[in-house]
Amino acid sequence: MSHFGRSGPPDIKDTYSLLVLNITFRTTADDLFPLFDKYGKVVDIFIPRDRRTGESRGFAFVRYKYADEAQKAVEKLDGRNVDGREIMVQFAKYGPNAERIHKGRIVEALPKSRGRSRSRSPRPKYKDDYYRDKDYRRRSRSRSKGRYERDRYHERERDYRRRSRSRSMSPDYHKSHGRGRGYDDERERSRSRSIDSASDRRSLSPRRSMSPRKSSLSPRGSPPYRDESPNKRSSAKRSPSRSASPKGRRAISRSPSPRNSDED
DNA sequence: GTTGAGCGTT
Repeated sequence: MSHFGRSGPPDIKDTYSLLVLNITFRTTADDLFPLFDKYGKVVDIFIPRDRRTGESRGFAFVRYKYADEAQKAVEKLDGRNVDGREIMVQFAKYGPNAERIHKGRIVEALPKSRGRSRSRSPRPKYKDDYYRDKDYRRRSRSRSKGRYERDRYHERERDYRRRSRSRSMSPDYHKSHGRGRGYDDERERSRSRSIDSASDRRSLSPRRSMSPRKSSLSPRGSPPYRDESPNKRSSAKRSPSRSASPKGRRAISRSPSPRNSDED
């Protein structure tokens, strides 16, 4: 009775699938069954889980025998608090037996315009693509917010750096060294190339530029912004790079070769 | 022991 989906889909020819989202990662089909069964005849409940860890993915599929009951459950259970989490119940859009849903209402024809607009991308044709997409999405799933924050942080840091430099740096110094422009260009390129590594490293030690020892060695007469952080990084990065690849290699590296990326 | 905004399997 509670072995939903253990033996595969029983009969999906006359069932209506509901997608239950926002459920806790610990919620099981047995927990959802009584809830959904109260509003109609539940034929089957299936909770997709990760193949590697076997953990729930956070959503479930509830198959109703009748559409009216399913619709009722959507209206009744949508927004219901389950296990301390507000679940979202809606008609399944994709799947083996995707019903014709239109704005939560079952219609006879295919929906011309997606009311919920929850769709992300057209479903692939092959299962391989399915898993590939799923895997990719799952991997970045837990970093959706982190990525944004990181991006924002990166931007802010760049602005800060630039502003600080502009303020502290005087044209005289810029001219004196003469390589400010070239250095800047190189730095820009280097950062662009290894943005991930840079950001990660910076994340770990954002105040690396501030070194007490350096401060001691550099009195107020010397520019305080003179950190060898990028210099060192660049040197360290170039050292092995040059070692592994001669000068001529660099020219080849510039060639647009995606598969020949240095990351690989 | 954890996350999250998302569409499915024998």
